Amino acid sequence: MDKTQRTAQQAAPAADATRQALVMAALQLFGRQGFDGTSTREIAAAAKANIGSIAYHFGGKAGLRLAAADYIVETIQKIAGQALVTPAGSSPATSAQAEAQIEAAVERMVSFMVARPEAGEIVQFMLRELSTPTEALDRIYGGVFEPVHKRLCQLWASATGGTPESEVTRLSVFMCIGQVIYFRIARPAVLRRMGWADIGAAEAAKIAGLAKENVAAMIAARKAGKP
Amino acid sequence: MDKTQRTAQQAAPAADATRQALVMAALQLFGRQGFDGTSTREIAAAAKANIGSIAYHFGGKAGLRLAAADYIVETIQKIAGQALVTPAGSSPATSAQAEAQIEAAVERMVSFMVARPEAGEIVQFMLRELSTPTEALDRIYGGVFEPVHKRLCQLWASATGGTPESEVTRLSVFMCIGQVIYFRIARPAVLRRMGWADIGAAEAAKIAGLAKENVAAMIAARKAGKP
DNA sequence: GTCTATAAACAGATAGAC
DNA sequence: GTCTATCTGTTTATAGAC
Repeated sequence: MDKTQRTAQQAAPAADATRQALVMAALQLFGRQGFDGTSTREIAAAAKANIGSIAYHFGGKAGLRLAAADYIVETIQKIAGQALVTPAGSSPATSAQAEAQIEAAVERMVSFMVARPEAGEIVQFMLRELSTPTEALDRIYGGVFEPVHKRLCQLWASATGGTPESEVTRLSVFMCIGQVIYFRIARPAVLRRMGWADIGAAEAAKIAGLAKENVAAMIAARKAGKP
Repeated sequence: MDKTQRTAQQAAPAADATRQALVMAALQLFGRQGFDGTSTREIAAAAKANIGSIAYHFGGKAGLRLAAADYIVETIQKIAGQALVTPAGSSPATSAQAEAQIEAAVERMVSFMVARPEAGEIVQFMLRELSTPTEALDRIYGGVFEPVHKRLCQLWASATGGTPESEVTRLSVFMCIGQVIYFRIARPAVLRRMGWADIGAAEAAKIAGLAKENVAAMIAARKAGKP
């Protein structure tokens, strides 16, 4: 209780904490209610900060959206991390290894969408940017979409014997992702139709198992088509 | 130019036209910008009506959203029409026929998402309801999601020899839909990654072709798994 | 039924005290 | 850096003329 007393010329240590709290609150609320559906007052209240601090730290509401996008990119890159970088010089030795890596990625994708508590808001935020693109989408595309997709294309090509950047490969990877992400996007419809109360670990396992079987079938079909 | 002179006790013939124009404008604007991102003034201007007419016809902005949802249900049921009703008494004779019907449905799904000019707004509207469910989602779920999914489950069961309402069947159909719908959801990301300026007839054909191959592969895998 | 004027609440941005 | 008070514009809903 002596917040005003601190070393001069030095930024308050609480500044970064406030900044961070605002970004987290914005990410959650923008994800849940959308950008237009969320007021700056709401964000400030959730972050236990005052309204003025948004203008001070981010210049305005739009700046907060950009900061949230940057946070998403950092978070995903931290999680996906080494899975995204191409092992220099060497592709996976066998097509079976590549296929196993794709299936592992599918598994991770499903559990990220479900297990991680903050994943829901992140995915929702990204979906909203896709339906109403702003500058924030540019950052998310460059930092998340493109690297993930490119890496999967490399693996897909190794698994099927195709070319990494061919049209068929790129489209196939989109379909591979789509069949999984749809469970997050259409979550309310899935819950009703399946009679589930939630998508927890048990449900995620069922989804992942089936998705991996599908991926295996898709790869086998592609391999057969172009031997 | 004598709008006030008409048979007494009778509603103006233009009333339904105004109503209809408001619903169409709302559907487009809610789809493009979201519910919160759209003002009633904007809707009224697009429909060439006045702001007051929204309260008069629909009770308020929320009522307009419900009316838009009802319009979507009617439209889809008109298009999907006979494809949705189960042929009384008889399932498709062979599994090959069932598979062909599923592939035809995939084909229709892709071209609906792309060719139809109004489809974009309809899909966008539904996606927004999924991410922020309101009473409008209840109507869309009951009128569109559930009947379409149930019908596909029947076909899927016929094609694979499985049970229509089994968990695996229901999940498989969701994945089947997801791999296609993702091209609408992640449209901006797809366009950038593919280097496409638009998803027109040519691009849709490529997507549909690949999606149908995937469906065939998925069905084959399921058949092999449970002979 | 249509349209205008207005009310009451709320938005984001900002200036200035501390 | 934090926080409050306030400015300016916009929102939905409504009352009432035509």
